[in-house]
Amino acid sequence: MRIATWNVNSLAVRVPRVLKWLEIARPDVLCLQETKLSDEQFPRTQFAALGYDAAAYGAGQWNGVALLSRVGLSDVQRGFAGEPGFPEVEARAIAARCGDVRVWSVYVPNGRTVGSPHFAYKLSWLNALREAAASEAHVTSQLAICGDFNVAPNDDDVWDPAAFVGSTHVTTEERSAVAALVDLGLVDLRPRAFKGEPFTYWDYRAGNFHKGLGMRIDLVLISSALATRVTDAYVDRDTRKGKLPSDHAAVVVDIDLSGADGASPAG
DNA sequence: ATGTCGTGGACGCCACGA
Repeated sequence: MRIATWNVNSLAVRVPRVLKWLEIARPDVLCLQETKLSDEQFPRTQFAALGYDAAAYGAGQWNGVALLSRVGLSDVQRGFAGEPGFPEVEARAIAARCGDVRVWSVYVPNGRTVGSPHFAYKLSWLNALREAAASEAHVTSQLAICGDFNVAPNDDDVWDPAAFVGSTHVTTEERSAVAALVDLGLVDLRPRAFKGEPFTYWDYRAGNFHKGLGMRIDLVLISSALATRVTDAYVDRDTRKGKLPSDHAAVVVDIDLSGADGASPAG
């Protein structure tokens, strides 16, 4: 099974790129973030033409998450119990059963600046996500939580830790909140490095992409039992190139589910 | 380091968010 996650920074603008990429990479499941589309606006027929079912959760303009799957899409859940808002709950999490894996697509609040109300919201949102994930039946066997976490888990997940002192995405509080989620029995899959860099996001400004000034903030947290079956994990940097890219690249993970517990006979 | 994009409202620019 190939699972991918991609913050597309407006799906309305990115549909042509996403369609093209689906044909090239052929993921079984694609987790999308920052669709910025209402459910009514979601271009599901264009994805259906490529064999993908879609489940979308969005209010338009900001945020918005979705799941595309060509291996089944059932038990769709929008948001989660205990999810905090700002002050209203935002469209930041959607889950579904895809094949035999419970897949979440999440867009963690940015946090803006350390100590701001948005920062407190980010931490409480991550804590609530952990609580919700802990109640998932298959947390240690068949679960993948994918998306834009807006947290770089380790110092080498940013181009220069010294440049981030005092910034969001790297604080002990944010990293601890992600670590607590991982500690439920998940693995933070580290994609293959490119020239030593594992980055998934590069600011549009200042030519950061071409200078290699990126961050690894798009994560695939996967059940430890599934992690042992991962055959490859990489950042598709081509998705960040060319005209009108998102500022995030797609992250791709391949899992060999043959013979896995709960796997369907067809694989 | 703050150079670029995206959104939408009142416009051919500005404020805001990332």
